[in-house]
Amino acid sequence: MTSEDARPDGSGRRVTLAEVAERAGVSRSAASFALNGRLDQRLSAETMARVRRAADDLGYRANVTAKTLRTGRSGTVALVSDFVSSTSFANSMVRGALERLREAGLLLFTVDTQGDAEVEQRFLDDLIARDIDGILYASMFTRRVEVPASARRVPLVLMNCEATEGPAVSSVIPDEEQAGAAAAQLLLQAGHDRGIWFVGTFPPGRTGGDAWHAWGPMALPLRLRGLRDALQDAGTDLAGEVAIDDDWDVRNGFAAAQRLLADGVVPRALVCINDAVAIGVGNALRRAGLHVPTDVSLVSFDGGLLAAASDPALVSLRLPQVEIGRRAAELLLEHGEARVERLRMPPTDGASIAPPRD
Amino acid sequence: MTSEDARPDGSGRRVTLAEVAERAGVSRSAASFALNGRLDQRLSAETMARVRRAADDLGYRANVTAKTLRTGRSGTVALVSDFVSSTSFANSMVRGALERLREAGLLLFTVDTQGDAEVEQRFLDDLIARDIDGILYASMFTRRVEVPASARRVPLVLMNCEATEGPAVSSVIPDEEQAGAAAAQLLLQAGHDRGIWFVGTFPPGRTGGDAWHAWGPMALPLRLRGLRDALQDAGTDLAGEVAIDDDWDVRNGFAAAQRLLADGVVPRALVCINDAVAIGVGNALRRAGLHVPTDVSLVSFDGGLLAAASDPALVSLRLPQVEIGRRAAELLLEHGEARVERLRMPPTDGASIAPPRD
DNA sequence: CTGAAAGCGCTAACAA
DNA sequence: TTGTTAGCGCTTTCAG
Repeated sequence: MTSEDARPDGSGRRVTLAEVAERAGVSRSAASFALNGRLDQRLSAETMARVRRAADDLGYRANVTAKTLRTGRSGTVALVSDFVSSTSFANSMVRGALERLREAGLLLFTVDTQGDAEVEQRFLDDLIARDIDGILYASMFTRRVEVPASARRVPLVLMNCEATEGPAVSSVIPDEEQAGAAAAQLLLQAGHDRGIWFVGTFPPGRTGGDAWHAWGPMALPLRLRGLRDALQDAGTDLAGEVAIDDDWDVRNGFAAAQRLLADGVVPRALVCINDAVAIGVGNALRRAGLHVPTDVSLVSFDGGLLAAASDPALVSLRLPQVEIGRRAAELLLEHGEARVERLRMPPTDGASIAPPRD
Repeated sequence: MTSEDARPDGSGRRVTLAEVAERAGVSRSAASFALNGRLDQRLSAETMARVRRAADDLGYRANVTAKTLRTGRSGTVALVSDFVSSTSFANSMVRGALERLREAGLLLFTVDTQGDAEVEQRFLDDLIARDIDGILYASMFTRRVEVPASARRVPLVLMNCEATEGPAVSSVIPDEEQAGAAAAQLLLQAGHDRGIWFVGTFPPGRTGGDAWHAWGPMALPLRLRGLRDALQDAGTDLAGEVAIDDDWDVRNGFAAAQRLLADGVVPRALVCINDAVAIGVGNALRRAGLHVPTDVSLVSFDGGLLAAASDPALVSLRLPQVEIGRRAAELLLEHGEARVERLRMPPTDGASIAPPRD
């Protein structure tokens, strides 16, 4: 038998349960029970073995479509997101989910909607029409989302976002506020108590508007709150904030740091909204003759590729994406009470923090 | 009608074609023809409209599982890879494929095998048992792969890899050799004709062995050949090669450059096997007091996030991942003759190349 | 132009 | 213990 053929006799057709039953000399139901290991049907061990052997001989594979039609369960789950599967940024969530689902023998559908509600609706309709057993609904940025009603028709867990209607729907998100506090702790422990700036707030008078600002990301306010609260608990506060008017990328981080330096500020530590901004900030510092970490300490958030590639490597509060994906899949499988879980953002081990100069 | 309900009457059950037919006062077959727009059946326009209206009124969604069982076509494709969907590196291929498949109304199953042949076999069996319409078989590194026979049972296109059995199976891969030549051209055009080193060959006497070396990546030999051929065409050659014994990452790039400099070599240009290595090399150069690009020019391959984050931004021959994904999906849909397509790797626009000093 | 009926491959209630 | 049978919801042939 070549494995390229559907069956040993070389014909293209796939082997059906009826053929297995016939070969084993039993009824189709007996064959079905035997192959599904249904002990409650009290088949004789001998019959079971005979059916199994027949199935092996014929290279039988159950037709999952037929099984799904009959049972209503497909053994599939869909990952519905804006950009998660198609961009590298939050992509590790897919890994976590994939791992856990595989352990449970489930297959994953992947769709990205590019943030288009109509596209999303069509995908959801199509997926539900395929009897998917559950939905993992993910967002690239941590934010509040309005979950389409049709997604509620099957078990649902949100990844990296929270439902506007609150904890009625399960979700797994990074603990942004804890991360903000952790950033503060790292600096405080190194001896920093002043000259600490934050890079990456919205420009004054602007809380949204175009592009992703309109999506209401939760990261900024929560990180900032955790950071300030922790600093204040230690009897200090931020020296100031530097706004970024657009994407949190390398170029804008660079520009923000240049503006700060041009104002004559000599920061001792900078907390950056993400790794890309921190890299840009680091580039600007270097060009200004300032050395990280001896002149200026740097902390950021994300803990991705860029943090590791930076010289020195960045201390960054890592988004626990794999863990989010895995845990969300877990909750989906558990089928328990709805709940919101916040996962710790641990620091990467970098070398961008040192005690202040003086 | 709340869209949360399966049907207007609020019951959980989904609306079936039979119910639509009944409401429209036609037979199930007529309803089927109308909803599938089968003009060949010459239904009266009036009937068609009536059926459509009934379907709308009831919120009818065809049960795709039943349709699949009947037709043998599921409207799904599977992306089977080692690590592509679960890591950020080659992930943009998913985007390209996803885009093209969506245009064709197909849904995508995503599975990653972590390079485990047994896991892969199980996934393939499961997918085929679900009547998938095709397979996109992808590899994270460009390499030759042994495609499991069972994958050949459905239309198949390889992404970023070539089948060991040659062009009998379609594949879309980056044109690595062209990229090597392009790297040479970029340097030659800037006036470089000597002191050009390559960073990232295998160590002497080692062509494989552990980890990914065993997977036989095609990138290195092809890039190197394109590079050397182009240099030789211009009457020059590499000044030498620097080996990297392990992953092509930032740390190893750093170490390689330090070794080179410790040997007293003063390179004028370095061609690095990928962006990460180039970043490491850049870090080492900077620490040695050498400035990119005025003292040393840098070119690399990949053209990813890191190339853009580098300061200065790297000139890098970009892996056309989105294009590979899109084109592979295209070939899968076309159903034409098997063929191997090589896609150009265009240079990113960076600032890491300048004319040599002297 | 429309309707009846077969059947895709499987599961599970029920009968023997 | 085993076998018969009725569907799951849809498409499609064929007869009207």
